[in-house]
Amino acid sequence: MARAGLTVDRVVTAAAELADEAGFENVTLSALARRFGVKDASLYSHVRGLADLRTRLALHAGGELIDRIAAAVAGRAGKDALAAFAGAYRAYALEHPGRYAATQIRIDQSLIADSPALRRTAEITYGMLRAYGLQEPDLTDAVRLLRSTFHGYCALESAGGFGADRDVRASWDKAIDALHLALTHWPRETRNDD
Amino acid sequence: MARAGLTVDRVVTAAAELADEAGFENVTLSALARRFGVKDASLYSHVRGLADLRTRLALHAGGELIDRIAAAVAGRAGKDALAAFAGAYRAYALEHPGRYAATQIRIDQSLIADSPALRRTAEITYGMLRAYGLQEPDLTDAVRLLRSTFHGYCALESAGGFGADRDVRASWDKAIDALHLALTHWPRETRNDD
DNA sequence: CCTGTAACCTAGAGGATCTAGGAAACGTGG
DNA sequence: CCACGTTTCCTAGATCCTCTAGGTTACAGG
Repeated sequence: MARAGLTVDRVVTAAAELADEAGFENVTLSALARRFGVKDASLYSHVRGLADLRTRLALHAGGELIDRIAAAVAGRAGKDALAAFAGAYRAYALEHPGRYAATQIRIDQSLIADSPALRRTAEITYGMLRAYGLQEPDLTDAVRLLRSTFHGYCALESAGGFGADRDVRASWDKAIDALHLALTHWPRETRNDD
Repeated sequence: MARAGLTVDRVVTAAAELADEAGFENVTLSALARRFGVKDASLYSHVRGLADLRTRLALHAGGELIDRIAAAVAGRAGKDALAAFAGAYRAYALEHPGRYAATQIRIDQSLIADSPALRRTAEITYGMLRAYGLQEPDLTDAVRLLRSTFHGYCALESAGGFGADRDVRASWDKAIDALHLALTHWPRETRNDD
């Protein structure tokens, strides 16, 4: 009986394709095994189980995402870099909805620590913001605001959460303008002075 | 044999409790039936199936959420209203992680149209923003920015996505300051003039 | 060519969704 | 108060999924 030639990498790659085609929640070991023409029990030689597969997929997708972002941001600064970051982020989320959904799952804190992709994400984000002249803790606050907005927007958009007629891309550009404005005039004190 | 006295409402309410206790992805018909001391097939008299239960739960949670927000925002305006809105939103997400997760699922567009809760959410959000003097399409853009940021922040926070030491609540307050600033000085033209 | 290590298999337990059809509790009208 | 129809809940079973235990067989290195 000829072997299928499975590897952890091939399994995760196939899972990524399956996620985009069928949705992240439909990434199952059975479906994956079917795709390889193999019994589902065979996959347990390469992957510890469904949970393991999903976190591997999440880290895989996270790595792809940050690679795209890094390429887009390279050589840019200020608003230019912000727009490039945001553009790459949203493009990935729309192109690869299943993989993007994978990046949203909760991952064991111990795995996060030694994931190069996630550390790289932090570096690039902080690096981009350095042009705005923020100091800690404002820097961290700003990173959180950016991540939240990008993630929230893409999650809502890909979930069909934006019903109004207004062009979704135009709103996205406006959101980036607004974030840029907020970053350049970052509120220094948190007084309630409206 | 004494009946358990199930109703659609009781089933959905129990599902909400189960979601908060065990996580949204563990809201299953079997677990729910176990909780009522009933066979899982019995639930099909009240609910069409798992998908139906989940969307009912989503609408239920969405209604609760907007009720909280409406109560918090009532009688306030400007930054005060924004902070109240944001506070109620985040409090609900943290208090009821399972229910909040339910509000994030994709819902059939036809159901969205005739859901009072979702319509009310739009009304209240647009109403709150009217104080900033925005006109369409900026109004819709701003609504999308707010929703995205609130949702993204709460999703990341409850997923343990914020690793840095910085206080999560303090970052949230800063994010609201930043959004208020962005709303008061909303970028009128989308020129790339940095 | 032989031998050890993976890769892949069969078999089966356990738990989930969902359907079909039956029995018993309950409300209502005569 | 009782018969009837409706609703609630049941049993039985098909189908799909995860995961374990243990057995074969293909393949690579000596």
